[in-house]
Amino acid sequence: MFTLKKINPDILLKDLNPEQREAVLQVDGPVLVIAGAGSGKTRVLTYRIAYLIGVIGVNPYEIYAATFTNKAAQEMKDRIENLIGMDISQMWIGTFHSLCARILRRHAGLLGYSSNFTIYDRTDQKNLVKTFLENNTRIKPQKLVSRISAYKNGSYIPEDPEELNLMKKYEQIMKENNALDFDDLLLLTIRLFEENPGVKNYYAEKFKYVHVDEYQDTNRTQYRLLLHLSSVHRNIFAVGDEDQSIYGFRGADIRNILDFEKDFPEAKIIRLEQNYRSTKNILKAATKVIANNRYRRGKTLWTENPEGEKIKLISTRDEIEEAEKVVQYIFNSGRPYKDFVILYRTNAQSRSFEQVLRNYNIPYTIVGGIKFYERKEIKDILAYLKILVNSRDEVSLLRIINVPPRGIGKKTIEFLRDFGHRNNFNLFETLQFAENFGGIRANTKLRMMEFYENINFMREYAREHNVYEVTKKMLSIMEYRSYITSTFGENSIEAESKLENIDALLGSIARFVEDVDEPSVENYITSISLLTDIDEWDNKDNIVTLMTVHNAKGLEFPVVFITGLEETVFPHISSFGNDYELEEERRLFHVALTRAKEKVILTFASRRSIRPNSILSVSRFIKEVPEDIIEQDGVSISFTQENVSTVRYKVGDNVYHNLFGFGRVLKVSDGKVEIRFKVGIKKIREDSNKLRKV
DNA sequence: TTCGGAGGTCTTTTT
DNA sequence: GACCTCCGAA
Repeated sequence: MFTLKKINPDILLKDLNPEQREAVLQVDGPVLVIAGAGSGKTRVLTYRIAYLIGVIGVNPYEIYAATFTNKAAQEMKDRIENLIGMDISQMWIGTFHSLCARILRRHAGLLGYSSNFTIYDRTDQKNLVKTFLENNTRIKPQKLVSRISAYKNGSYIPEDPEELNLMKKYEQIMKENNALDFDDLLLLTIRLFEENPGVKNYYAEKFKYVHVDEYQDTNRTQYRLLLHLSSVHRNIFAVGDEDQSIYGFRGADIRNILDFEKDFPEAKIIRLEQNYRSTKNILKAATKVIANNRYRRGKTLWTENPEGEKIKLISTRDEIEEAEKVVQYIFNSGRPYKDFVILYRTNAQSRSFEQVLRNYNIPYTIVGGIKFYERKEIKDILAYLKILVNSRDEVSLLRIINVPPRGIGKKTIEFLRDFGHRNNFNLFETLQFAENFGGIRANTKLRMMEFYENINFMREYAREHNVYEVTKKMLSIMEYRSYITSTFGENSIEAESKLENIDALLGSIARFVEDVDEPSVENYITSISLLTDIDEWDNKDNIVTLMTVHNAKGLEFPVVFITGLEETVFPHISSFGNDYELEEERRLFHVALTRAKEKVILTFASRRSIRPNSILSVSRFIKEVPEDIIEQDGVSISFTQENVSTVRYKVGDNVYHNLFGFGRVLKVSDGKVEIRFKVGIKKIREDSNKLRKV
């Protein structure tokens, strides 16, 4: 039971400026804190919760705080415990998705799911869709999955009847698989609340104080969830900054900030405008840039920090030179590696930096991108674990039913599914009848039976053992390691790295077992399904960090490189012609700038291999930084260049193709070029990155 | 029927 | 470089 131990409020309040203090002390009723970058919003949130628990005496169990990542949740929790010197493990803090998963596990039955449901990520969704899209050429899996998601978060309404049918089919299979996607977690929680007022009231009663961090990036569904959660006590505390809203593509909606005052007319609005993070020059750049946005209310950030160095601008020929200059800068700086972050707009841009960092032997880490948990071997092992928890999870089953190869190929699987459909068994259950199947090779049948029995054995085993023991046993029963060595070669680099990954996975599972009260397979699977990119980032080591600007939200670094500042890259080409999206790109650039404490280095490359036939022009965002605080390095950039120029092919041009070598253009028509090579005549996309003029 | 290799296409951001 | 499809070998 929670024991009250009051602490002296002055201990907390002395660390805060007047506005921050006002926000902390405003404990009753709705509060909206508009907090500019670096103005101490996390501090306000942390101190407020510490104040509620330590001074007012609120039970941690009655508090919910929505954070943007699990890592942020953990850090906030630690800081609060340090401030007030008591255990607050009973407090509910985490992402919306973790909150919903937790609630849904308790009440899944009310919605017709069972509580061991599996959470599908984008790849799982895509795999599921593929099982019924088959040869549909009109609608591609990726497209359908993103449409489904857009539909669920309210940013898309399907009109095409075929698409609508496919969506229904998706929902039906998801339910059969006892699986939920990320959007379902939120939507079903809302449905749970709306269909079961008793359940909703339970949580609305329980959470006397509701907090939201990064409020500008909540979507409509999350907003509705907040309304439900705070419907009894109406103590809702939201912290956000419209200039840092960068998740519009995921349904984040500025209306949430505007409607807040409508839904809570008694709301207290507090603005935090003093920046504690950056130098005057950095802040000046950020302020000038964001002033070009029209869809904003506007605020004036100021700082007492020193003026600092100018913003450095490095211009280069191509991405290799860009990476080299960046890495040389780090190498010659004399600063610890951990002071640096290299930011980029798209994950693909990390490659050149990685290469050069390796050449220089500089340790680095990449956040996101090709994620650890998305590597094939890791996904395979996790699929094995998921099947133990929820054998109806067909996506996971299909992933491993023939890995390592057991002779269960396409035809056999078709047979199994057909049999299952006719007799009302799910795919896993059909395996037990393998013996009686006609027209299937005896050896295949035998291996199907063996597979079925092994999985059943492991399910029993998992009742008595923790995830670590289960995973080890599973690897040995399935002979997964020898499968790796035999397919990739005993001592190949590939096999070695895969085996290393498996060991790394085992290591992290072992840590999970140590940290958690109930280290079951089920709990492990849930926890990793909800991990965010940043959660996996370890910022303790002295190494350089690389990540997308999106992932850098909420973080700060002494030195920040913002790379790839060209039109079509940053701002990204997809935002052209859409004011709203262009402004989001600008907010993204603004977020990037305001991550820096001491120094910002902008880089520009006039050529990039993704657009091999274009000379890229300088990003408009560079031109929006006042010239008097920029210091140029390399070829100086004329600030009046035109837009992208695409090289067009004409008949008779001599070209070079990476695979086919030299050739001559025969014909150009609708985006394709017909070329005669030594190997014959080929049709190539005009913007193929393997093709260039010579 | 399964499996592996070859060649072609595509890549914005993420819980 | 990841993923898809197509094709030929076992």
